[in-house]
Amino acid sequence: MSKCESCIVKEFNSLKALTRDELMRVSACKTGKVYKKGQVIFEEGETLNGVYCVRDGVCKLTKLSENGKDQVVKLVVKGGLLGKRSLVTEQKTNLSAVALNDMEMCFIPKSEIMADLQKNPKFTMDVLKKMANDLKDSDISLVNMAQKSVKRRMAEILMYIHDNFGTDDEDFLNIVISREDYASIVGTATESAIRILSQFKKEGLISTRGKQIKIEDYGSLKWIE
Amino acid sequence: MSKCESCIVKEFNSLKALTRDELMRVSACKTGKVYKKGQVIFEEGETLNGVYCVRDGVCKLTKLSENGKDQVVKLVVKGGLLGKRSLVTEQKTNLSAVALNDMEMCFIPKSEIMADLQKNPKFTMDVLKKMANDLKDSDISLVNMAQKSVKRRMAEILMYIHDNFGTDDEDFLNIVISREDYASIVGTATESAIRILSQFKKEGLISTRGKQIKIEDYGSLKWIE
DNA sequence: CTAAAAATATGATATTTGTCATGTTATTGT
DNA sequence: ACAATAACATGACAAATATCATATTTTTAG
Repeated sequence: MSKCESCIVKEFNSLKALTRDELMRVSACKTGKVYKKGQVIFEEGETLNGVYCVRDGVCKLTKLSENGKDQVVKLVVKGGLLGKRSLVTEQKTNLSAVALNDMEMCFIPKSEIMADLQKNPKFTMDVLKKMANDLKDSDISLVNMAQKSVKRRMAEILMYIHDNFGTDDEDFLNIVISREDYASIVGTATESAIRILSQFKKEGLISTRGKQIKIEDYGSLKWIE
Repeated sequence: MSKCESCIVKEFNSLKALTRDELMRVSACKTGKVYKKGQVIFEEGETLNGVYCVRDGVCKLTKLSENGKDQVVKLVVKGGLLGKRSLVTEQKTNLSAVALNDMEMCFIPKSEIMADLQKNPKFTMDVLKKMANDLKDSDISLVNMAQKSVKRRMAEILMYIHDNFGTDDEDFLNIVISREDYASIVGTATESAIRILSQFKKEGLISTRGKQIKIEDYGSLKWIE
């Protein structure tokens, strides 16, 4: 298994703030895990005793609403760190994580990282910064959800996926998810999500091939109300 | 002006994790500020160079949406700390703060607290814990906004205010805010907020006297769909 | 490869929510 | 105290979104 010291993935998360020695210790105790598409990584209410570092693949973080529907709170890709909250509190996790395609992850036990969180201020500050940023993103999502139309939110998630997770050589979005997932991200009924994507297709804003989506007219998507 | 060491308010926030010496230093450099109802404490986009500790009164944290409407993200009362993010990042604040009634606050310059954040792990961990908790609350709000009806959200905010900010000797909610603010918390049009509160009143779930609201049937509010 | 299952698509309709108009009540400044 | 202003209230209607029903297409398991 690859060593943390030389792992490129960590450049995207707080682990890069660890010293070489700390990283070697972390590397020695981490375990590699593989998840298949659709597999549950952890579930709301579980006690996490460590963090997951995403080496490859994408997963969704969801929360169950009282009406029984899952709401996607965040998408996490290579470099993302799952379970940061577990480092800080003793509470059970408030989100579930499910693989959207085949994934490779490293699991680092809490016990091994806690000492660093106490002793390495650079690491601590970086975790703080990441959390502060998550909080800011969260505020933005809240306002979007409260004030924008479903159609607008759908346009924005398409652009978000395009900008943050990129496209393949044929310009299809790298992240391929079901309409149901789109509905759950946008916070609407599956049929509504399907309808809106169909409409976008008719209007030439996007095109599709199976579940794959290609943005054809980014400029117009921006102006969807 | 009261001294931080002996201030009861700090028990509710991360400042309680500071040592007596640190608190005395903080106390020496803090400034007291008074805001009148409706006054802006700071505005989205400003650079905050410190944190505000709420000694008395209530304020709302809002974010401007692209459609020009303000969305209330959070209500903050006695003991709350505003501007935590400014301690951690150099970024401008992403929220505005406006007093909902007359307020008393202490302002603590960032320069004075930063050293503690680096050197006192107990303080740092407490800030981390508070942020992790804010993040959890944020997820909950997001799901509520995405999956619940306006009526349900209105019922929940009434119960939230009741449970967290209490009632006066006549059982009226301690926090008195306009229907426009209710609309902005719930994420709906002002007329819709008014209509729903009127309906609640007709159904005997609440009663009102001017802008004051009294919950008459908490049990039924719980079951509003 | 093929049958079964799951996902996508779309129409018809009901419900929720927003918008505009207009009147009434409460608050505020002088 | 009273005019001016802001907040509240409500009707009528429009727009957005959800729900239910039912095809059609795509994916998956064996």
